Amino acid sequence: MTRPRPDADEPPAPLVWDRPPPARPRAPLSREDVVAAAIPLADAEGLAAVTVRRLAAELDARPMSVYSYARITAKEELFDLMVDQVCAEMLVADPPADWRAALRVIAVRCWEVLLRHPWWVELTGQDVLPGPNGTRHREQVLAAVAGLPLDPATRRALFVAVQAYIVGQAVFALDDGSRPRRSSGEVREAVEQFEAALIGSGEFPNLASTGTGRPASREEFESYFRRGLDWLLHGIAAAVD
Amino acid sequence: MTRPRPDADEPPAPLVWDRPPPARPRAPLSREDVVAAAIPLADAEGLAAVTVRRLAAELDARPMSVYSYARITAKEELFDLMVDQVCAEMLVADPPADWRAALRVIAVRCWEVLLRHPWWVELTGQDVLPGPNGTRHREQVLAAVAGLPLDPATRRALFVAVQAYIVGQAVFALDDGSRPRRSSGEVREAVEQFEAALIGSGEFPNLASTGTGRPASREEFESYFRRGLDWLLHGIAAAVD
DNA sequence: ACCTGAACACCGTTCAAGT
DNA sequence: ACCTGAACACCGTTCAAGT
Repeated sequence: MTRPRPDADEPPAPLVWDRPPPARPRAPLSREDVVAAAIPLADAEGLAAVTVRRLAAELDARPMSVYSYARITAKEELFDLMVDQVCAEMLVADPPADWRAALRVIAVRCWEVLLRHPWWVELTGQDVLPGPNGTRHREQVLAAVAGLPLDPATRRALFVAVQAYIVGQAVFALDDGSRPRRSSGEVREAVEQFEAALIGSGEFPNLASTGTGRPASREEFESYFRRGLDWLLHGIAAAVD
Repeated sequence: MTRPRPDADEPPAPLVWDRPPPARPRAPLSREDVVAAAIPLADAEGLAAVTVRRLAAELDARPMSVYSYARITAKEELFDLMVDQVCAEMLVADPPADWRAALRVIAVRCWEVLLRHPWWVELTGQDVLPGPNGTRHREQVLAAVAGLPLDPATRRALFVAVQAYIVGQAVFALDDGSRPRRSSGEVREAVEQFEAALIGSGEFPNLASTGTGRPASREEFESYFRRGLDWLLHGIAAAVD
């Protein structure tokens, strides 16, 4: 990704033939270029790796150029752009007409998208401003239940409940041992020993018999997600009819 | 909170009477002292305000003393301690015997606690290691449904669904305009105009008729929280019986 | 052994100077 | 007008030196 750049500290070669011709001034990068570099960086190395300087290196540019190319006035605006770009991935092409089926398809899509971009949840909990794709996603959720005869408050409650459930499940699913700290073998082992000692103390009979609730696998967690979603949709259906 | 400290750069006063007597070396602060200073700081000014240097100033100590007093090896361990301390607030004294009533009481308590400590959700989405109070809270949730005849997988699915719902609702409830960016009048106004323009475009008929789903008040959001919780519990009850 | 001052390698952003 | 180099005011943490 990063192209080599002649070191400015090196003295120029004595022969002109050994010196690279002056680079044609590159067309300035677009906002999309910047966001497209930031998202895989965050996916692969976490949000903390997305620094202005690192992103600039990734784009073979200078730190302050990130600001001018993306036309952001602060780093948090880059995060706004990243979050909204991911919201575009949540849009479902042809949601089914049945409201429960539609909500199920949208929710599972969100689930998949959020697992691809773990940092999204981190940012949503913070101070992100809504953008056009996030708005389209919200419209799609509301469109799924547009046919139900609900008073406005109930419709909003339904909307918030489903969205909250999805985001909450993503929070839990992401805590699966792949995060930086838990992926250190030493830490993982210490956590397991600590929990084993707590459970062995007898103070936690229910955790002892049920387990700590941390998923054994992504499949296991996806099945929890789907089952809980069905419970929620069932409860909504019972209230609506 | 911060006691005045003589400026080390000032030359000592010429008369001994004008010089403060040497401070008796203070008893070292405890880990609890550090955490008890960090939590209200995070509550009041956000997680970003919790820097090692700021916390040291708050405790009238030197930056590196924070590490030795709290016996942490990295700042993230301070966050582990803060998260676990808040988990203690989630414990309910005498949960009712009925599983739905118990889950309702615990969930509402969590809701209240999370709104008091907005940064908790931020951290949980990240890389926090579980501590003793978090374990006690999980045990309490499992104890509430201990009487239900469930296979282990269903029990875990129930547990995760309820916990996820609570955390997800907290994420939404926190996005209520009190966060730093939205509380700037200029930004708030710009966001409202931006959304009004989107809705006015006609591309979002359902958002136009239902609203953006952002809460008008905390009461409104609490009612959404309770209604969604009842839907979820109703769906669980239907599956269990 | 426990505690900490100074230094280090970062960070986001300001601002003046380039083009 | 747009872009950017250098500087500034931070940050978490290392490490050697204190007690």
